[in-house]
Amino acid sequence: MLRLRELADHLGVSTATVSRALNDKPGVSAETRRKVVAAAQEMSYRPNAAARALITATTRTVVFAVHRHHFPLSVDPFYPGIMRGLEETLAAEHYGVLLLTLSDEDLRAGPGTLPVLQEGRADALVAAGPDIPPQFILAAAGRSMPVILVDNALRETAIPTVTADDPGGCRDATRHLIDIHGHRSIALLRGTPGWVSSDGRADGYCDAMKAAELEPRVVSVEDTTIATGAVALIEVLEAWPDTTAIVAVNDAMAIGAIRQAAKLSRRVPEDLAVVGFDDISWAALSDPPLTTVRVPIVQIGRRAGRVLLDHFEDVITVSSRTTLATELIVRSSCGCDESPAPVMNSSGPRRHETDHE
Amino acid sequence: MLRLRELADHLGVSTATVSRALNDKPGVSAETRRKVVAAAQEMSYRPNAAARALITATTRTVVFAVHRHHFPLSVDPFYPGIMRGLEETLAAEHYGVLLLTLSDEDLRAGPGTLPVLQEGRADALVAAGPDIPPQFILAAAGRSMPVILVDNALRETAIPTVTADDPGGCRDATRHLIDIHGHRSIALLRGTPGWVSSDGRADGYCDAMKAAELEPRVVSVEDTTIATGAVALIEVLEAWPDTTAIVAVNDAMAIGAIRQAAKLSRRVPEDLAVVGFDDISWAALSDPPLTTVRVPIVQIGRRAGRVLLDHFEDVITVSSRTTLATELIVRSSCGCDESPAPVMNSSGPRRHETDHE
DNA sequence: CTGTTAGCGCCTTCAT
DNA sequence: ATGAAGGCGCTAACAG
Repeated sequence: MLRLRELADHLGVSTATVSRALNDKPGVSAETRRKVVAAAQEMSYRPNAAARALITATTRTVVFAVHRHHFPLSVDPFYPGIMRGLEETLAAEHYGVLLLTLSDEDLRAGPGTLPVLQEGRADALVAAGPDIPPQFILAAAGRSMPVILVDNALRETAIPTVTADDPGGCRDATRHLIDIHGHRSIALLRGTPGWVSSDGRADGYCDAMKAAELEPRVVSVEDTTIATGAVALIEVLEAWPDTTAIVAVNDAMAIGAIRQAAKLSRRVPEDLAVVGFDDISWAALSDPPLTTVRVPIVQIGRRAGRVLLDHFEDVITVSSRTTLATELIVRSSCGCDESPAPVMNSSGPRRHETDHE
Repeated sequence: MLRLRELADHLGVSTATVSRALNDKPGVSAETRRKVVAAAQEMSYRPNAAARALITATTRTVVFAVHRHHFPLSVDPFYPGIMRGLEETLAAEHYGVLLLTLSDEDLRAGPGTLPVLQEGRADALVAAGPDIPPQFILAAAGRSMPVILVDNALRETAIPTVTADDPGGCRDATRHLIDIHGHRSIALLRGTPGWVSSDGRADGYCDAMKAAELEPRVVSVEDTTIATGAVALIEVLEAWPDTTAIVAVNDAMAIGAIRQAAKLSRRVPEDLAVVGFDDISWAALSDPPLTTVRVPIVQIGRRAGRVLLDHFEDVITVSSRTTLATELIVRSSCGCDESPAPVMNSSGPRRHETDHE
């Protein structure tokens, strides 16, 4: 590998000059700077990361930490999507992203025991998901390493945050059922309280119901899966048999509810309208196609990357809590006609993947 | 952060002694070694990664490279799962995993233009997926950086490889249709040739058919999605109307075929048996539940990690091509009775996730 | 067995 | 505007 020294010798200047030129530091004539930059480009010189890290005490690396169980093995690649967005924007500035999957044991032991975080290998930590405990996050933030949260938030902290507009999205979905389809008896299917995005979605539902002067009907179950969605629907219909519409806090529960409705011989959407949340790949392919709220997964990662980049470039930020807009995707489980047949390309990239911020 | 120097001062020994003790190098008495290790543990000392990298010229970091389009946005988190397995086993040895998502442009320009690979930030490259072009891989291997392929292979190269037993899996699935269900007219739905795993699966199908002295019936389509699965089924039934069973090279195509069969009023599995490949999360939840071949996704990553670890520890390996066993998951789309009702926990970790190698 | 010394590749004062 | 020299934290030769 080409060293700075060799590049300097080649040009007949000192290493200091080359370093200054390449790092946009003052003290080099425009002429020499041009020459140096050209030569570096030409010989495809790249500074050794270790040497640079040693002296600057910055690594140009960010750790993306996620609960091990939530990384790949969920219904939809939610966190991998965020990670990809993060990598995309950071890579453009020559930053790297290190994956760190956290076991329950890691979470209990705290960040102090994790080699990657202890060896000074990263400049910042992106903690993804609501199942990283606050004490872990606070401990990490206390180690003088910038921390940023995605799909999570901590009250009464200055820790930067990037989330989707969960309340807004769920409000939109609920309103759609009320305003467009005239439903008055709408129930919410949710998991147990405590997770930020889940709570936010419930809030959005309640807001919309109250604004329309309707009584909220909420059923909480242990988990937010297809199985619990089915169970929750049964509970709803026992408690409020006249329910005509369902808002589920995620697509898995919505699909579970739809399946259960079929077993109970209730037609969707004629007898029971259902809307979900997330817009996982399978939402469009369920029967009937699921009306849901799209979460801008990749954009969450991109935005987190931008926040970090700003931070690294000393853009002073007192506090930073970004919430990204969601989008109501109207298909037919709400009672609407699905106008254009959906393109069922489920393995290629989605069309909306580009970030138009 | 605690420095080696401070630890040495604290113990009243030289830095060299501490270094030797901590790195299991000879030249330290058992007694001092014990003391040093204890103190390091006690004060939770960890060597600075940059300093160590600078002198040892190794970074304890591995790059996981994937095509950007295949990272999160496919039907199932295949590559994220591999990455997680990789991270799991490497983290145990204090190695880190850097994500690198490759755009088409990156692939064209080659590894020489990628900062992460040029700055000496990694000791090895894991290239995932068949859509990283051979020339890219060869160029990377030529840069004196160890390269290992997962879910891909290159003929006539010594590049180590970890793949699933695609031919074996598809042979098993085909045999199941022949031996258990007595089918004689079985068609294969596949994508265009060229991708290693896809080709391997097709080979397995053909082997099983020939072994049973049956005529292969193969339909190739552009892509392997739900949409193309439907199209492929139509083609099959046009060419061979008496077809009674379908083998699809992945679950998406299988599900597409099942949906198309419903539209054509063919019952699955009574009129048409269908088996898939991959065992994506939704396979168990399709209607009818899909019989398929499970690919040990996380284990592929773990094994790749092991191969690298061996390599780093100077275990000399002339060549290394690992293929991991697949498992036929019998549900009901093949005509079997699905005995126990499936647990529909689709968002939690799967039960079989543990690696029992 | 242990300590001293030098240097990995780069950035950054300090001179010039 | 440029060059020389020192040091980031660690390991690896060399002495003792």
